[in-house]
Amino acid sequence: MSAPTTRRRAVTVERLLDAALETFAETGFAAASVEDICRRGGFTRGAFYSSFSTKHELFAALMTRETARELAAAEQLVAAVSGAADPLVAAVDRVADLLAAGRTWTLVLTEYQLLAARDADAAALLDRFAAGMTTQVAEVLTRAAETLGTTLTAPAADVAQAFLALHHGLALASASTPGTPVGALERTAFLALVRGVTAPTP
Amino acid sequence: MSAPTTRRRAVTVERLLDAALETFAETGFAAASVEDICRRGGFTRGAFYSSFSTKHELFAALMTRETARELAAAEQLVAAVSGAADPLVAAVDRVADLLAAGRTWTLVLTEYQLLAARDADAAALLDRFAAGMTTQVAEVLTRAAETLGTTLTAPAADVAQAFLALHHGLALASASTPGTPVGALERTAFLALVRGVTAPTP
DNA sequence: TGTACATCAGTGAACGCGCGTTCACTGATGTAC
DNA sequence: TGTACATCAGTGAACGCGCGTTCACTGATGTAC
Repeated sequence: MSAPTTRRRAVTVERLLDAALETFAETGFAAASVEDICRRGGFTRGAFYSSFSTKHELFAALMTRETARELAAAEQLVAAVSGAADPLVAAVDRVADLLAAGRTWTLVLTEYQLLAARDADAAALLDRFAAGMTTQVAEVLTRAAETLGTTLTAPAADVAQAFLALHHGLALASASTPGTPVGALERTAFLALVRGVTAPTP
Repeated sequence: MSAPTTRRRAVTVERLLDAALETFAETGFAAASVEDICRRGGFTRGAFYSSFSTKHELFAALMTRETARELAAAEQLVAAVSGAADPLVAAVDRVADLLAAGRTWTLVLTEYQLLAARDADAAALLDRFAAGMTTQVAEVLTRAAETLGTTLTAPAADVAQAFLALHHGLALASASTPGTPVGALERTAFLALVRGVTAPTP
């Protein structure tokens, strides 16, 4: 892709990425056709190939944009919360909010994880994203523990990883089976996990 | 598919399912070609179409077989453990063993979850599988709690669902990014979750 | 046990569609004067 | 502000490959006597 030169081109790229996000969520990466994406974005296939050189490159560009957005949102949320007198429940809510991306994002992220199992570049991108999210969640947890006068009995990064995995597992289950609202379950599990991993500071 | 008539045919179907499992894990469902699967199984495409009528039907048959196997293994494990004097750590180990399927299974199951997000039949199959696994895990947890003289502070089924989600989240992360052995992390998180969800029986 | 026949599993060539990708072109955008 | 020109974004037709699926056939398996 490389940085688009013109403003017009930049707008086109954004529209194509928006269309790709929806299309990949609906159809899956491999099954989605370039034609589908372009039609949804209001373009012909030629437009696509004047901004991207392959379908894979589009997916990479999409994930670069989306993971950056997720991370930025996470950082903003953590910063906003910084220093507030946060009891345990509120911290859990914070983490839940942080991860409360929708079904679309869950499906596309999962699709990319599967791709990453076979593609080193995709794996590297995801790794950076996971590391960033882990850092943010660990930050929330550490702050909350300090404020509450408790101590984490496991490394904050490990606990953060567990939170992220738990969230993604629940999100995926809920996205793939109908009528599975897991919001309450997620909160319960998060609270249990925090409770299981904190102890009064000696 | 329907029940294969001949013994020979049954063997062929098994070989094709074995080949499909590996191929789907390596390449993904949509990107895997029928030719790839047949070649790996040592057949031509004609053989495939004399046992299955579409690629989708093959995937359904594969998941029917594999989920039944997983469930059977889970039930056997739970039965074997039944009545043993099990401390908390051993119970967690039990659940970990129960879920310790490999990378191949994680990838194929995830692929099917994505398919289930768009296909009601797939969703129904997965739902039954999830319900079965939840029951088994809940069984282990309930038994362990009794033996230890503790009480679960949340419904056993909910806790079981959380375990399953946590496991799948970690398994998927580890399958999709290189050099991520999460065994120790999984055990730690499981223990924390159990600790957070049990209390001494009053 | 051996031969004749019927059934059925698996072969491999053929078909045709849809897709990713290319390319010569048109019309829009922007710059120079 | 208006005209002439250059650049570049997006069009749409064309290509060719690979894939899912079909089908007429062959050779293996099994049954009857």
